[in-house]
Amino acid sequence: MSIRVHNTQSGELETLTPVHPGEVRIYVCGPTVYDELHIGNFRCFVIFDTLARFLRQSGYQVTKVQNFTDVDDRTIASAKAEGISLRQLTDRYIDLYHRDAARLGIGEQIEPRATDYVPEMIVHIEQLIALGHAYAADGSVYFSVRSFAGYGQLSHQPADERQAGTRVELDPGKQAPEDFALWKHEPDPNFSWPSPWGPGRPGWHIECSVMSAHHLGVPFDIHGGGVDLLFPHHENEIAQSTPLAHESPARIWMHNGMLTMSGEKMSKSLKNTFRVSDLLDRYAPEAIRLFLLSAHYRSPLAAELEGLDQAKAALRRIENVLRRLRHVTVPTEQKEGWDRFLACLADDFNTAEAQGVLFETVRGANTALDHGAKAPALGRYLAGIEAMTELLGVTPQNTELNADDEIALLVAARESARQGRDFALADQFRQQLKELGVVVEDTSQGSRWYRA
RNA sequence: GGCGACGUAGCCAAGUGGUAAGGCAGAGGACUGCAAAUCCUCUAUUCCCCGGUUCGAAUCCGGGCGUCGCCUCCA
Repeated sequence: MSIRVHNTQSGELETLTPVHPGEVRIYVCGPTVYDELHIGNFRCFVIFDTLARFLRQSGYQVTKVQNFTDVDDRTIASAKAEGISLRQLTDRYIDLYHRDAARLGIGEQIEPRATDYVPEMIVHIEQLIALGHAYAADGSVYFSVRSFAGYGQLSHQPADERQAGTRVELDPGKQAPEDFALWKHEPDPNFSWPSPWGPGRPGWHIECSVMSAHHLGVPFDIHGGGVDLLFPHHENEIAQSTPLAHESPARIWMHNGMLTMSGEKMSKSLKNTFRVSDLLDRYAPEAIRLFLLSAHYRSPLAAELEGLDQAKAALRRIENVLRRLRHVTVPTEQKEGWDRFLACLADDFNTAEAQGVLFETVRGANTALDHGAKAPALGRYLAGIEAMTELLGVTPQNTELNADDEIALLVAARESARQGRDFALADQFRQQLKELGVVVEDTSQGSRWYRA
């Protein structure tokens, strides 16, 4: 099955044809670690984590890199304010990222830190200068946008319109207002690295060009990130990477839409954010993933609590059907709904439509259960639903019917009381079980129970 | 001002030429010792508005209205 995704650069759906057959290499712009992240940041990470799961499922070997930007104005400002080193500050927020990412099921990936690649960045910048694409001034180095004819190819900004209405940085060293810094002069020895241009630190965009090339080579297959990074960040990445590699660094550029709050983009500057850690107190991580994947990745998604409540209820529906199925059957090789599910993802990674298939399969399974279908047929449903929830990373955790002597004894005693139609006694056992955090459900195939 | 998205039921959200997926919420019914779960039916004759193309449009074209994003080191 061919996989098609929307490429921002061409504005069209393109068939994924890996640079290296059988292997897909992905670079995702990771967080700047100057503060705790919010759920909007994680929308991007969850989307591309799920994309990687899908590509692996489709038979590709996936190499995925998601960086940490651990040096910029904000990280430096925070570290200075606290009187600690840059490393101490960024270590803290990287740890917090890892805590949240682990709970949200973000899988293994390469996670380079910008400050570990400063020498490589310097080499890259020297090459750009040698090729006439960059110039040094007052201890800083700037990329000359005019020197790169392809500038604007990603954001589709016509060159003569680019400056209209923009507020340009007042920097006397720049030859043209739209030029951007590759290297910034920084006198404080605690926050600078030696370079041919004197002490300084990297500009914003250079780390992604260097680290993606280091780990993935150029060109690689997919470059992902939030649509808010499209310009200038990704445009500048193309500009500073292309002269060295003689081609655009990434074949396909994928941009996810913003998470919004009350109609506006969720962002720290607007103070309309939810911290992931706060949400995890109220919602299972699977419910959060289900929510984040409930809209197409390119659409904006409204992060209202009601939406998360809805996802929580939807997740419960999955829990219930898995519990019903596991009570009476085991998964088979064949997977109900699976092919249709994969087809949705192969069509521009439409997780919203894929969720539709998942829930249609859930209803199909419940109907089959109600109609007394046999184990092999039910096993196909179980296999399908398990595979789909695994891929999306939303498999409920509390459906296991694990044995426990005390509970098993109480369930059996209650069952015996029910057989004798001593319902008062049966309800006493139900109450005891409830106090142990166990819910009992009666079915035509006997009672089943689970931990609430 | 420029560039780019988007506007589908009470809410969230698929569908990009062939007659409106799915989830949540709500109403009614079935099942049921209780409870839970589940199933069935109903809830948009219609997809922001106005024109146009077409046998046929939520889907294509033109115009309007509205919302959002980027043009600020924001995923």
